[in-house]
Amino acid sequence: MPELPEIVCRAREMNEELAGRRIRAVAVKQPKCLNVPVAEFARGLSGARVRGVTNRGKWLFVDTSSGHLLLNLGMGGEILLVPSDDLPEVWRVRLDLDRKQSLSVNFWWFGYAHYIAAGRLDEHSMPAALGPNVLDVSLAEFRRLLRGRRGAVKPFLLDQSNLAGIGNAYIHDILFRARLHPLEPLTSLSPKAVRRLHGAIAKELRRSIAKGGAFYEVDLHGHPGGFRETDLLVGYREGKPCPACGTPVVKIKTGSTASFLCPRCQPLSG
DNA sequence: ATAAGTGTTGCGCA
DNA sequence: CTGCGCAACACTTA
Repeated sequence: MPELPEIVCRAREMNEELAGRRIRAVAVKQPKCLNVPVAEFARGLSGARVRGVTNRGKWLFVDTSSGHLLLNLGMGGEILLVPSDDLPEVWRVRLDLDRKQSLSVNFWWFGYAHYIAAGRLDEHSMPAALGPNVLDVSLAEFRRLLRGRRGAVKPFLLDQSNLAGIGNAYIHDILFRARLHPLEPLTSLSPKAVRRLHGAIAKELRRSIAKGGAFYEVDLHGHPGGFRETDLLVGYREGKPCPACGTPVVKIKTGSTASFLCPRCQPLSG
């Protein structure tokens, strides 16, 4: 469930709290989420100093003096900065820092914690496959990305190799704001519709970032975000009236994901 | 009490 | 290129 807004907020907090600090030791409870053996992971990060934390799409990049730690929370999880002697009950990966604090990383279903040696970032396949950060894409670049592409609008937006950052929670309201059906073919999007879509993406994601991300995710200190259920327009509001026209919101299957939409405001033009 | 739904990603296959 | 189904593990809701 963490998507771009939550990850942007987490990157900001981590950058503020962790930059300049020393990683004294590393512990791993779920080796499956690593890209390298535990020993190599621990050897790479132990003793390193954190330089800064950024994000690309839903991936967090922790840059240190001896390589990179890439985190992806998958379908939800928490990154908590806690006293080393008061750890949460469950965690998958733990970084013990200076000042008797630890960074506890947990995810509910799956997630990734990858270590990449300094200077080897380009060789790593996962971030290399990411498209540009969705909030950095200008309208002109957005048009260029869409040019010649086939398929429907929703799968295109969810594909992280096209644009990095949009997930299945925010996409409902993005498409509603753009007045587009999730299954609208890309080839039938008018220039106006493309402009609306580009604007809707920025508006929706920035709105949540400004509120600290979604209420169901927490910050480094365990406090939930301020983007609440009542901030949703049609997403997860099956049967409730569309905020624009009052028509009941419907939930439909779109491939392997569900979509919420207003059948009147978001007709399929084909 | 059992089962389904839910988010993300990468993979293999048509 | 595109679309599909699948697998990974935990927790909530019908």
